[in-house]
Amino acid sequence: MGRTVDYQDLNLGVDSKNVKKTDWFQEWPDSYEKHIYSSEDRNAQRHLSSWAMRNTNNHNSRILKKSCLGVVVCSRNCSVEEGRKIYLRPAICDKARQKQQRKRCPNCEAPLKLIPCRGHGGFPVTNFWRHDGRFIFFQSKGEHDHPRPETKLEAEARRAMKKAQSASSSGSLKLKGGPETKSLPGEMQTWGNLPLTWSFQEGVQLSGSYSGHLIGNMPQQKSLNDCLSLSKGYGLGGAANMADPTSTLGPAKLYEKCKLPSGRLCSSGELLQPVSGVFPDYSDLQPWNKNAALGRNPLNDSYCPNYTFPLTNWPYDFSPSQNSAEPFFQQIPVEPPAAKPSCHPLWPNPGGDLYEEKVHADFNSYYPSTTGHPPQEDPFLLTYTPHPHHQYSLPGKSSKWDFEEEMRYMGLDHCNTEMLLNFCPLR
DNA sequence: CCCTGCGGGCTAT
DNA sequence: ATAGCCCGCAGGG
Repeated sequence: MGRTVDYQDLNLGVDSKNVKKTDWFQEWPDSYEKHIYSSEDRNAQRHLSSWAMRNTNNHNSRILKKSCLGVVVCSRNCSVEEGRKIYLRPAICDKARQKQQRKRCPNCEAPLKLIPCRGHGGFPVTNFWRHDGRFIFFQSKGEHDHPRPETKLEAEARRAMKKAQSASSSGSLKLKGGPETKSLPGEMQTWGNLPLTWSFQEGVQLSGSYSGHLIGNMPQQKSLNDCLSLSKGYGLGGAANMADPTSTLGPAKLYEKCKLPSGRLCSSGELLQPVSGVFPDYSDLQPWNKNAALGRNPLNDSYCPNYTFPLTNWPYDFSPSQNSAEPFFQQIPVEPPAAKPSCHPLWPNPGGDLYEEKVHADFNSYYPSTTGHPPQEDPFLLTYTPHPHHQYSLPGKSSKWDFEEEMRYMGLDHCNTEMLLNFCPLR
């Protein structure tokens, strides 16, 4: 072990023995966030992120470091319907990425362009992962200065769709779009056919996972689906064609048969959305500018307006028997997660469960999106106002999280348990 | 084919 | 010492 990387920092100043609460998995960590996840959190185990993060050698086997690859955009900055832009996920593998960059924009056939991430002092945003007993410590450094790419699932689904399309390319249904905008009859829809102006409710009904991304792929708007899984077998959107059939996890199985109101299974393809809200090229605009525009300080602000729970002021109190979330949680059918050993050879998985950790482990992978409220003053949000009637003020680090408000909002508007159960019937 | 993690090695500050 | 990056390798899906 030669070099060390911010080990103290990654310790988060918290003795793992003193960790009382764990955080919900954050799919789009941004800014300078620190989180503690349960070691049973599958997403955390896999060090997932919806940002395209590649492994970076930090010469410290105890700390996994990843750096952001940015986002692939159309060099012509073309727009699809309603002004939405193409934001592809950079391939993680170097070779694959080079290959990817030789491809053409799926919308206009123009060359693709990789916008590198320079959100950390001109360098890519870095994420650090460290396993310690029953917890997984996470820290991100820097603030992404580029749009969000597709999620991993979306990118995988798009590849699958493309592959399937090429396999049946003799089939006729062709679009005027490029090679990646083909349609499969039945399950798959083309990007162009996708709903471009989903309301949040629509998103939730169709997919708890992707709805957040669809409307959340905007600058400064934290993901709506931060609590949702990125891994196979978890995400509703990917469940239909990418679920791990061997998974023994209850929640995953629960979602495998999630159906759309139409009765057919959700497919990733129809939930795919390469682009979303208007996102003008602001590559010139640095994070600090953005934050200035938002009245935020990137160095000390770790606001998470759409998080279900406060994430940065841990350990925080969350008494399941007292807060308003309980009915919601209790109504969700839960199977205990299979006790799986750590997937990381170096970081053993401990035993034991705290109640809140169980809740976490059970729900964080398919928990419906809560809220994602772009601050109205966000100069980049030109078209999207999901809930103009419900605006959050940005909770600063010292501001108190309005948990009740959050849960009320969830209950009334989005995370209606009944709805969830309707769409995800128990077997 | 691609993702992911590991680790050697190089370079810069 | 810290940090960024390149490369190849291996395991896995």
